[in-house]
Amino acid sequence: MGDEQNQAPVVAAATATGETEEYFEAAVRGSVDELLDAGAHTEVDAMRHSAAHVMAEAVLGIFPEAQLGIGPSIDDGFYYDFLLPRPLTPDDLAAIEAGMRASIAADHPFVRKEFPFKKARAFFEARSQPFKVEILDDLATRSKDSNTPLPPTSTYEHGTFVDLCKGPHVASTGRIGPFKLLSVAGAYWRGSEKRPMLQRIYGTVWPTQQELDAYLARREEAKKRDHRRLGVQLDLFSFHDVSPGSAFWHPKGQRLWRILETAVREVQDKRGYQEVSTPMLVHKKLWEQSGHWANYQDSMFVLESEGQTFSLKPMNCPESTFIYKSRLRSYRDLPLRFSEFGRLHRNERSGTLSGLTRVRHFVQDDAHIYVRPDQLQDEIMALLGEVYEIYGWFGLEPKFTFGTKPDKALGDPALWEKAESQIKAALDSLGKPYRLKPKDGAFYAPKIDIQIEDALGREWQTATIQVDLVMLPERFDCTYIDENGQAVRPMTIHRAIYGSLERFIGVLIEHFAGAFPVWCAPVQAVVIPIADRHIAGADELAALLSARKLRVEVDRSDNRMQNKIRLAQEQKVPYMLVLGDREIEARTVAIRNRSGEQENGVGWDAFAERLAAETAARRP
RNA sequence: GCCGCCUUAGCUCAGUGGUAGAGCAGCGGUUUCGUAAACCGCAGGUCCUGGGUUCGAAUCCCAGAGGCGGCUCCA
Repeated sequence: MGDEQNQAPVVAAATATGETEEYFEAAVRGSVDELLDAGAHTEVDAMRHSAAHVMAEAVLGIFPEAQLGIGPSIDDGFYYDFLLPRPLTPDDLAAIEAGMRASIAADHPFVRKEFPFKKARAFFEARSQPFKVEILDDLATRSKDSNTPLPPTSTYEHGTFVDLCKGPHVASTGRIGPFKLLSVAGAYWRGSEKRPMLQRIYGTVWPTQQELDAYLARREEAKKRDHRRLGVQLDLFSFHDVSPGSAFWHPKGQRLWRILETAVREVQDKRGYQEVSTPMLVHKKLWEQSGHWANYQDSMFVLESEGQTFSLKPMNCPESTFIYKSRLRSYRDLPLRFSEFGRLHRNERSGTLSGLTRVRHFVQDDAHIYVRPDQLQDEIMALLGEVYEIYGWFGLEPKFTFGTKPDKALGDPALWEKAESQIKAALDSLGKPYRLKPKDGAFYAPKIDIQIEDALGREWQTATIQVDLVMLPERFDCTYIDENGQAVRPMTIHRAIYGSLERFIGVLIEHFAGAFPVWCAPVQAVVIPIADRHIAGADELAALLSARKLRVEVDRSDNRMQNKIRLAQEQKVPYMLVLGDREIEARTVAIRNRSGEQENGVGWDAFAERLAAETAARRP
């Protein structure tokens, strides 16, 4: 991003000893480790952090009584949290921007100062900045607890503004590049629901105007790709207040859904899964046994009937054990792979709902695989292969994150160790780098989480592979009879490849900007008769394609051809098949694809053949 | 759930206390056209819901619902 001419030494202080904001950010995230490798600041980070200071200065100019929280740099920009006497309005943002411009024009130098702890504390107390005092007290407590001497406290000043800060900053406010304030949001102090809610102002800063413009353009592009917008435009689904957080699937959306479901079902059939289906309404005693009632009761939809308490299932796993245990299982039966497209309901808090990516009702392409311990590694490797096979259809490159045993884990540590080493061996055998997140496993299972990056570089959590040592095998007392006639515990693997179908479709919409690959596009081709007299021919061509299960529509409106093309383009239909006198005569078609490329005089059968081949190939 | 903002025709939006508007879509008519918008006309509204203030409310106030931007949460 940063261009070569901009390599002037804009960073005022590359190192600092006072632990303040970086420490505090890390503490907010609950990871003291992050403090130790806080990482090298880049120039643009310093610029963003400096912009946060300048913004705080401007806010104080308007609200002298404002109390300051923290103001770090973040990806693409910065924010600062404030406790203010009233909510901010868009006009306030404009005024704050104006204040910032004035400060930048004045080109105040950033000056670092160090103070003894007590003096710094007194300073911020005198300035009525209780949050800053709390940060300092927190540092003092921490230094006392760890028996390390309290380092001197550093501040950064520019003009009349002084902030508790570790730095680094740019040399002076004039070095701050083009910026824009973006939004105001609520944010709990220290990220805790029990603490006051502050007003957070987000902004973005870039070294050059071109980079700022490019960033803003990128945001606009992301908006255009927003699946909530495209879902309406492409007539895929809608949401209604009668069922918040649950999509209503329209015919085209449902068609896409079914294509994805059919494709993964085909893979499951090939790979030895057996599909099952379990009830949606389940007695609470099942959740008490699994442990979910204790932990997740608040996020379950609970119903009473005849004095009994039931819930809509928030997950499928426990129910698969009833099928497993419906008969004695032999070591020869394993692995047993039960797949299920389970409809789940989770009562997510209203404020967290968002389009298809955060819903209350969703379908998982779930499976529970019961294996002998000696089969675990092979099975994991097969699952990784499955992920590659399926994500390859969309040109998505899976990234793997290995989460290991958490502190509160249940079960035999030796078993954990064994399972983790087998997961590691399977991951290593891929020969691709993967991320390690120590202690990030579920309480019952080490896991591999799978993320994908979409066309805009955003990362999404989709698939998961969890090696369950405890919950299903032990809590539900699953066994099989081994070679010696002994009942022993299987291991279970929970896996989902799309994860939630809803979320996966949302990600696909944004990844492809609605222009789905030919194989899964809800409408693969629109036949466009140039005039009414060509409709009969269009119907004939469409029938020929439909007979091969290709998804085709005829535009029989009285629009002109240009408008029919425009509408098909807007619907991101892969092929527009234009039929006029010449084509009908020769039983050919003029093909226009959605990138605007044209090919004339293609025979009907030849096109059908081509489209059928493309569909079967499942290429991105 | 919490903070802020938003909700007007199917969609996108204008309308800041005095008789509800536009474009697109829809419907009717004319048009039958060669690669991203033919022309004319008609119809379409519980201005999110419920209270309140006012002679009068889409507009001001209160409560609720849904959505959006975040925070928190995410088996």
